Amino acid sequence: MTEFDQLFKALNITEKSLQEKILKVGIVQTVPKNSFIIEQERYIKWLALVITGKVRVWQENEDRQILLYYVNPVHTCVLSLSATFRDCKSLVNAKTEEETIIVKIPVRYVTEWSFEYKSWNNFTTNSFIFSYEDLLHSYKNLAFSKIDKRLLDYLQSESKTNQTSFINLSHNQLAKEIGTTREVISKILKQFELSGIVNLKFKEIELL
Amino acid sequence: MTEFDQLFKALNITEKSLQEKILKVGIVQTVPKNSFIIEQERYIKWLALVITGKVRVWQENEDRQILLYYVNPVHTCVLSLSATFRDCKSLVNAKTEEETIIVKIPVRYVTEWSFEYKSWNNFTTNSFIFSYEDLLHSYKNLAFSKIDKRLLDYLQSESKTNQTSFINLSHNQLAKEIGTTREVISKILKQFELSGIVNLKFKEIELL
DNA sequence: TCTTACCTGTATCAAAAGGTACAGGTTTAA
DNA sequence: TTAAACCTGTACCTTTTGATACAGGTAAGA
Repeated sequence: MTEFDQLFKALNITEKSLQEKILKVGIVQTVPKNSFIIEQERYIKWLALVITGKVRVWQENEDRQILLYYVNPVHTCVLSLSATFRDCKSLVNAKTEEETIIVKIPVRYVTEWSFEYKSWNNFTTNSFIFSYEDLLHSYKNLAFSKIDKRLLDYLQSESKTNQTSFINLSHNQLAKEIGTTREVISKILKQFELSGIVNLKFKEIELL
Repeated sequence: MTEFDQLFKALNITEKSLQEKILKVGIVQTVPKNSFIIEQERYIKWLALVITGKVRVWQENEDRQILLYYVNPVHTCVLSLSATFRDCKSLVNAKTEEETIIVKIPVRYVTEWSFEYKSWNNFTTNSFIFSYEDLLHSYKNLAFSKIDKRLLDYLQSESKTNQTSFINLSHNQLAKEIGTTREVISKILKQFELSGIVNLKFKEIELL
């Protein structure tokens, strides 16, 4: 199964003529680990769809970062999507966390197809909806939850998505997900350990 | 000019057949000040479009609130929009701040039309895009800015949208916009006054 | 007029989060 | 094997934010 077939299947693209167009203008690209897909303040020329791998999308300040979301197979970064509808600079950064295969579509087709093909329309609409709700959820968390709660939520959701109770991230990496500093994470993790919620090892956190 | 005409004009709806459909299924409703349009955890049956007036959309916890956005003429609440695409409970509250005239469209048509009519498609897509970017902006602010900065930003943007340097809100109301408590707002405003940034009167803040 | 509800200012204390500093562990690659 | 880069733990202090409490002002309606 080619990358395109995977794409068609995942997005439910059954229209033959759309498939042909995608085959014609889409570009399959293998992006090595830790490469930037988008950088804050730069223009977006392609819509990138992740076929395999994982892309981290975040925002940053001078000295802090905060995670927005991960793009997993087979999804797209909603912000490139949004950017494709109007020529503008990216508000975020996106970087591969593993070797990642993407399909790139030039932005001009994205809008066109969304009115022409039902499946493409569904894809774009759903991307917006789910991303919006996801961001809304993060916003609420940020507004109302203390850091310890947010950290625990993060660990639990990591554990769940990776099907393992071991989380292999440094305190520094966690700080950049949550939007705080390393020391704060270390302190809270230590409290968690004393409360019997986790086991701490070097670069490894076990959820109990 | 009827409410519908205003709607057609604002959303650039030129297709005659869509206009007819909207006239047929749309309902014009005058909602008094301080009425709920949507409540958290309740199902959404209509897409509401604000023709005149103002609707506040927020999230709340047990004891706190935080503003999401205002819906002004002629826009819609993106969250009702998102909800119309999939049957689900509302994640937010929406309440009129003034007497407000809305046009209600039953949810089932919203999706249908978005594929059938270019103008409607643009409307829904643009709503998603702008709302997403707006929320993203708020998220970044919340993550990286202290309360004083956020308060000042809020005051300045209020002043700008209302074309006046006087903001007639109580400290309590401000606290609910920013997501903090009244005392914190009072303290910061007092600092602002000492720094010569504002003048404080009863229920009135003048930006200098 | 009086009551009631809401508004503002402020002092004090407590908790949450961040900054600085340092000691020592682990990994990697030269 | 050694240096460099990164990791963890922790102590101490500061700033930010929140909670509690109280005094007194303002507005609106009975």
